Amino acid sequence: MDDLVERVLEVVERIPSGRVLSYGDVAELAPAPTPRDVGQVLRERGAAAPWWRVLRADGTPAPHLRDQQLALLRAEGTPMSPFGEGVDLRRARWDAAPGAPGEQPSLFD
DNA sequence: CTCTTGACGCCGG
DNA sequence: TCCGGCGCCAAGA
Repeated sequence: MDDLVERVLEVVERIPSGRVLSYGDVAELAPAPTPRDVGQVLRERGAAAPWWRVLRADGTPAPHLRDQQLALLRAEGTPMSPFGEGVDLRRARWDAAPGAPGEQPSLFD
């Protein structure tokens, strides 16, 4: 198991239920060379991790995973964008700051 | 070594 | 807003 793979999965596994991160976010936190590499890791070794909590920078899931991913996200109460074509990143994005609880969206704003 | 492929992201028209 | 194009970088052919 490469260190990169381990670091990426580590970050993904820490995303709380109901919150999400973009591929780019994970790439910065891992750290991974580029967001593409995060996708590659999840594609090959991500089966056991909550991969559905990782999506594109605009809040939409990768096309071929769209249905499944949106269903899983909705099921755990992730703040969705009004028209349901993606996630409302402003509210659902996980603040991975060390020490910050990160749970429960503000629901106010 | 070169060329192609992506679960991506940003910018310009 | 909706594309198209380009940069990015690891892997495989």
